Amino acid sequence: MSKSMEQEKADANVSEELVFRLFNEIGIIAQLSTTRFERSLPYGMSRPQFSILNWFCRVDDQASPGRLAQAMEVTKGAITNSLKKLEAKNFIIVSPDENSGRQKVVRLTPEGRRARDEAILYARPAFEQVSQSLPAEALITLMPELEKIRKVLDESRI
Amino acid sequence: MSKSMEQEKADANVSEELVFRLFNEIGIIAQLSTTRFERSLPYGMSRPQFSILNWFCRVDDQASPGRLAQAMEVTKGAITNSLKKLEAKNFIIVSPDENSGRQKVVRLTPEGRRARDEAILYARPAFEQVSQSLPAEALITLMPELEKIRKVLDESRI
DNA sequence: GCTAAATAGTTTAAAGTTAAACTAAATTAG
DNA sequence: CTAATTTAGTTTAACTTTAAACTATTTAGC
Repeated sequence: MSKSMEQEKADANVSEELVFRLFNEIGIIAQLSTTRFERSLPYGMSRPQFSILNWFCRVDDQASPGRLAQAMEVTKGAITNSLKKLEAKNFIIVSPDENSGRQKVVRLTPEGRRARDEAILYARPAFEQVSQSLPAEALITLMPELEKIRKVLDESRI
Repeated sequence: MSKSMEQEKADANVSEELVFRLFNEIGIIAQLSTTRFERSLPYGMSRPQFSILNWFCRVDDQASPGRLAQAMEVTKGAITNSLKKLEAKNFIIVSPDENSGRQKVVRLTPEGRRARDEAILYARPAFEQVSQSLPAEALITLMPELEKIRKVLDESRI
């Protein structure tokens, strides 16, 4: 084995070890921040419920339950459950799909959009300490990198 | 209100919105990557179980269940459950604390350490695509920033 | 010292998740 | 066109987690 090949192998290992540490770090941050966020949610909303509302605000204004299940990476059963809760709170409307008798169409209500905005507002205090301790420039450079990572994960789903 | 004060307020809002988007992005990445990772785990190991083994390899060689609960940010009940599973697999040893009759001491076994290393090894294929798509330099610059964020969250736990 | 309060870990009930079975509807193939 | 397959969503059983109640120890205060 040539020197350069050995080096190449070493690089690959370093990179994979790095990827692992990266996801480990991201996992810890996600747990710490979602715990914090979840406690600040209004209307007895859970994080999965908020995620669905947030998805409608960020991605599309309607979707089938199946599409939501894929987007959230949870089972269809979990979505059935969450949609029931959100519907009971009048945050979404679930109607039959006109083009397909086995599908349903889920839409955000104005109340749902307001609840999502409120949730974000109420979460501020919980994150104030963070936004004060971290310079905005650092976060601004971080975001595109994270988006790139998400895209790679998203596009290479197993 | 002076112009500079208005600007300051605007900056704060931008920063908080940014913090929110950051944690949102991190949450999505965490979910995508842990789903992927979890599927690759050997020995019927769950992610929480792996996290405990990994903690022993990274932080300390022994701990009380309570300390683990704090470190993992789960309830004591969840730890009781996870420790039972890990003990049944001979990955940890739980013994009474000599210095305190109400505490216990948890330690990794050699099998536990091996299982953790194997878990990381088996996870490689699942992350190869990612480590190939992302330049190592980008990850190297990312890590210290993420560590900083984690530290801030960790030190300002509510 | 002895009682009251605090702490460590377990247990339990309620809630949420998953995988698999199930129902109903749409698509495909012959 | 009809039967078989696939697809969308719900239901169910098993499992995990949480919060709170509970047991057992330790610490503090008097």
